[in-house]
Amino acid sequence: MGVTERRIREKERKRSTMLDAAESILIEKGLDHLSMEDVAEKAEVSKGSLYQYFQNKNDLVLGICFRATHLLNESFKEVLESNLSGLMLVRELGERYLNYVKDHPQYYSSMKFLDNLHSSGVGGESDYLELCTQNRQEGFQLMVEAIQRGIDDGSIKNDFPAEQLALLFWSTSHGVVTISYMHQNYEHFKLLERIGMQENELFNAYMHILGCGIAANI
Amino acid sequence: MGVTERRIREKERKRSTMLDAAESILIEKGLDHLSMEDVAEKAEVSKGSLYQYFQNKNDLVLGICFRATHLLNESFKEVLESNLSGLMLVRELGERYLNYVKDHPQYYSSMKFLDNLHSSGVGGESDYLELCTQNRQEGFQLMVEAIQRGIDDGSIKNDFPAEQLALLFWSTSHGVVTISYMHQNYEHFKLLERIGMQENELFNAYMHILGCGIAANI
DNA sequence: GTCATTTATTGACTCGAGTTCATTTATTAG
DNA sequence: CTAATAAATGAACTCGAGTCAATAAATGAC
Repeated sequence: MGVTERRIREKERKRSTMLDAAESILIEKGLDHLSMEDVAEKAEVSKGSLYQYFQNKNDLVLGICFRATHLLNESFKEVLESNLSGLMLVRELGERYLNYVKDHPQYYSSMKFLDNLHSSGVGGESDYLELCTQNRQEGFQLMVEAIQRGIDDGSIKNDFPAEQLALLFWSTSHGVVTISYMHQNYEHFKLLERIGMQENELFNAYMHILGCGIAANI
Repeated sequence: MGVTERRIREKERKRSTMLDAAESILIEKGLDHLSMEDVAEKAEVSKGSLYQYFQNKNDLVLGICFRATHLLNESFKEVLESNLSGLMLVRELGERYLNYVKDHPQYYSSMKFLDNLHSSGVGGESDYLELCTQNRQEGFQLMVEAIQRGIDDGSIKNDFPAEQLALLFWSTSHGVVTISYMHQNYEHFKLLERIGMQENELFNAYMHILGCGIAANI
């Protein structure tokens, strides 16, 4: 009876342990220096065992990415539970995104990894890929919802459909967040310093410009 | 006498040949499948010879990236030669950026590679890194100039310094361009289709929003 | 409890690709 | 023509991803 169920649970637990190990290596050494060997050692299993739980290294990294996207979505969901105006929700989402990158740079690096994955099929099978994509889409939907609320409550202009505004918000905030990430994690990225701008200034300016563009004129 | 000069020229010519080979492999197979072996074969030299001209693979890729950033800057410079208003210059720069990604996706991938380079020092020495960074900065300065002209000619608001607006324009357009790149090059990226948006619609919406944010109110 | 069968684990091995280096070849200078 | 310097070569090394035959553990039937 419950034997196969227990097997599955057991397997899931082990997979989770391995992901924990992978995460700690990721935090310790960064994505470029994450090796299957190190993960196996950290998880106290053999390298071969890893491959019973993850189809390949991509799959393992996407396993982390799944957690990463999930965590970000959780943060977004919290925002949507508030009673702020739609416009303020959007601002809050942006702020969450920015804080997320600051607090979990390695998670964010796993999301960049997902972004850079070319071939879903060619040699790179991964069950987690689909799950990550779903999470992504869910996150996007949360943005759509925030904007839709803004359109409904009159705080956001309705000259574009909510989905399109969401895509715009998604992509532009992605760009801003990327710059912020580079500023924080690459020593050689000196652009902000060079023009004498603080990170929060960048964010505020972004929100100001975006606000001018999407806020309903009173 | 001119013997060392000729040597240097000769060396530069060979380096260029190798970069040509690398580029053609890049276009053929993409960045992830670019191997030193293939490049060596294409350039009709031995693998070891490559390493006399490039410090490592990173260096080679950044050599391509140097060309890539240079080409983009050339396109930007053309824009700045026109007599359009500053605001229109900005729009034109954005359009150039977008077209660039469409026309030279592999060049763009080398720029993404640059963006993802963590450690300038650790094990990743490259003379081209500095050159690429310079090109980047030059490109940024061109944006600053366009915006400054807009502030001067009254087409762009002056509530932020030109450098800050340029950074904002840089980062947000970076985000939009990234989405556009993914849409064009990753079969599994279906976001645009899903919300029924064309690429040019995305761009126009972006410019509209940005315009609302930075254009001087008449 | 024992044994057969299925499942999980292991680590030695393969394989590909980046990098190095001793050797060979070509070029220059005297 | 010869010594010295520079360039080119490809075999050898390294490192890490992925494989697999052998081993161990767990399960279920009797």
